[in-house]
Amino acid sequence: MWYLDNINLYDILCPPKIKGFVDKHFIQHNKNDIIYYSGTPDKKVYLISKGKVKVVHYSEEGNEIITAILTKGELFGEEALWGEQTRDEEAIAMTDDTQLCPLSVDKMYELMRDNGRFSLEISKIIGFRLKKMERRLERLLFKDARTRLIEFIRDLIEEQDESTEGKIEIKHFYTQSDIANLIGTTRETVTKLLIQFKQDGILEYTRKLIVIFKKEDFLKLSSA
Amino acid sequence: MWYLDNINLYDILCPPKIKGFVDKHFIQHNKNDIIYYSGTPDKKVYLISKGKVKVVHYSEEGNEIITAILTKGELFGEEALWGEQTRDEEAIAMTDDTQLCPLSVDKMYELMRDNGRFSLEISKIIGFRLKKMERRLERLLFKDARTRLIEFIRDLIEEQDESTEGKIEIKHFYTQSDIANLIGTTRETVTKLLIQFKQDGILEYTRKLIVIFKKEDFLKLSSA
DNA sequence: CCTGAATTGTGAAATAGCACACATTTCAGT
DNA sequence: ACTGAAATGTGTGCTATTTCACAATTCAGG
Repeated sequence: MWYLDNINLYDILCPPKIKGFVDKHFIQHNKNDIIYYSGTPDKKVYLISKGKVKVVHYSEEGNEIITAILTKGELFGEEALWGEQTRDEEAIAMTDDTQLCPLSVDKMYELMRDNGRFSLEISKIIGFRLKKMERRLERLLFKDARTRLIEFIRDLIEEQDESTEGKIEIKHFYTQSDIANLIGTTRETVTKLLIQFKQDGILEYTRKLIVIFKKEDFLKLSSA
Repeated sequence: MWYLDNINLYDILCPPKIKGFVDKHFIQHNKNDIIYYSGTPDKKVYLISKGKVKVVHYSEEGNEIITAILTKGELFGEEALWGEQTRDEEAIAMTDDTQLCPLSVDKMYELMRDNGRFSLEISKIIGFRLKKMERRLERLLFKDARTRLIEFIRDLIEEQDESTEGKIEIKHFYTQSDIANLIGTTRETVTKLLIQFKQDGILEYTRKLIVIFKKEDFLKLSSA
């Protein structure tokens, strides 16, 4: 069965036959580089091979909505595939040495036509983003800010933890404003909650680091 | 809306060559029929050819999250494509005479392998759902309940309005609880807001009907 | 090693919307 | 034409969160 395993896209893109499709192999970005601006034309899809990318949307009122934070193996700019001529969002590299593999829509079409497995992978990656979005929505609908913050930190743990027990140090790239934005509250509330957590002896933190004393305990924390 | 225009999955599914792939052509459901339950195995993807379908997810705490409301041309159950064995959500027909076209995952794979255009359509449909989700999230993050309700009604207008000016009658299938769930507030708040709107002479309503006196005015309403 | 910008910290006052607890209305099915 | 369930209406606290207005800290770049 050619479809089942959870292959990543690189296995598919790497065989010599297909390799020719990749533009310029890779492009590299540093932290805070803007990959594309809102309002500019760009008919490419980007596959992330290393680093982190933030996709941001601005509302009329000027609010910044962090649509997604994406990492290795994920894809963005897919709107170009269904005919969007100009971007209505901004993509920003969040880490130094972010490596992207840009694919023009035309090449994407060729790939999708010739390779059923590739097509499926693309659908799957988009479907995965949809699922993440649903989780975010669910939290926003039913949990209070404190719980949302806890679950956000839990996600961070999952992302980078090598199944350590006990003390964990989480390195991350988020400002408190970013966090507030992602979990749907104000920056001030995030600050206050973090300070509370610190006072309660649950965690310690500095700008780019969160230290959790006992992972087990933290995972057990719930609302109320 | 650019996205909806050229969704002609039927054009793709109809040619004789492919027609054979469709199981049993269509299945029909009546209002409130459950298409599949959470927790049951089902390796099919469903394409809606008529009617409305509600996809609902239940959280551990028993909260109901309306993940999506889908109509003609949209697709659900796509998780089966990436190997989910059992459903973790429930799909319910919202209208009488809801017609679905079920496609087993195996047939989907064949279709996707043989037909690049089909693959692209599938990605597009999922991408469209992602976009809808992003809009919903955006509103939840930055707008108050009143604004969210107004924008929800605006969506209803867009969905069914034949560009009439002045008075519009919106037929819909939502209970106030549904609306509350979709816009992220409580049923009581929806009730109170609707009554307010009525008192302010903005609209009139009964269970399944909302009447807006002046479309132009309604579209201009903003927060505050 | 300064300096200005970005980020984080803090407190008071105001409030939107929630939770709860019922009342009333509507409607579908027998 | 009844009847029970579902949907809608209404009032009263209450509290988590926002808003606003600054202060203090951190940090990157010249």
